[in-house]
Amino acid sequence: MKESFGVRKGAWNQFEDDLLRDCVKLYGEGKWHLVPQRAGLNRCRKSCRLRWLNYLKPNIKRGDFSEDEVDLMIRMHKLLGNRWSLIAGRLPGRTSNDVKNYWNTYMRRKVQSDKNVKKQEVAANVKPHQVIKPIPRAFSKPSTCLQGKLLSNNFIVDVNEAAGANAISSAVSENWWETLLEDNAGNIGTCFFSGEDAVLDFLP
DNA sequence: AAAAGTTCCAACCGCGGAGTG
DNA sequence: TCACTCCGCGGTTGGAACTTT
Repeated sequence: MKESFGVRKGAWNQFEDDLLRDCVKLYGEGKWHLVPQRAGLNRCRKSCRLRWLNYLKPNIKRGDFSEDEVDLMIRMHKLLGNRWSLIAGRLPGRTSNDVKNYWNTYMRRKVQSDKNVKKQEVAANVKPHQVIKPIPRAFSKPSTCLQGKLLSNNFIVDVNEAAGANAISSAVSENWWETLLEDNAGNIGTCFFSGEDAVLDFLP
């Protein structure tokens, strides 16, 4: 166990866990800078927050990822890249740390094993991996959308302007990005690993 | 049985964004 | 506008647990 400037580091013990749990129960989440003092813990705020989010928080799911979870993780990773917190947000009970660790271990290994099998296919058939990320937009004019009014329920998004890809239609909703997982017919695709750079493809 | 190597997860670190005065 | 603080995120590391030799 290490200490720097009197702040404890390293693994947490049961007593510290209890103090932190009681503190959050009493005051709620947030105000992490106050937590060490309130809980009587000799830990930095970051350490407290991390311990709570990754271990102590109720409803955290332990154990292996199910097939469904892995499948969803793969899809989300294709869409978002290494946005672990966003991916974890779609996996109830899983933390960003869990997702990240899982990806860095199981998936890396899977990619390695698939590498030899798919190498030639990829070279011949698969386009370079593209990660679609939300792109901040600047509005040249004041938009009614931004004033709390929707222009329409439908709008057109060109997801790949540079490559000249087909534009897709999408519906405006609170979780608009969920529809990015679907193909044009609204079906969720099947994806698989195929080689060199962990290229993922969707098969309708 | 024990040493060496590997895996896996909890925890730490540094950075960037948001909020505030 | 700037400086500062706090929060949250992703990358990385340390070390316990497990496996292999």
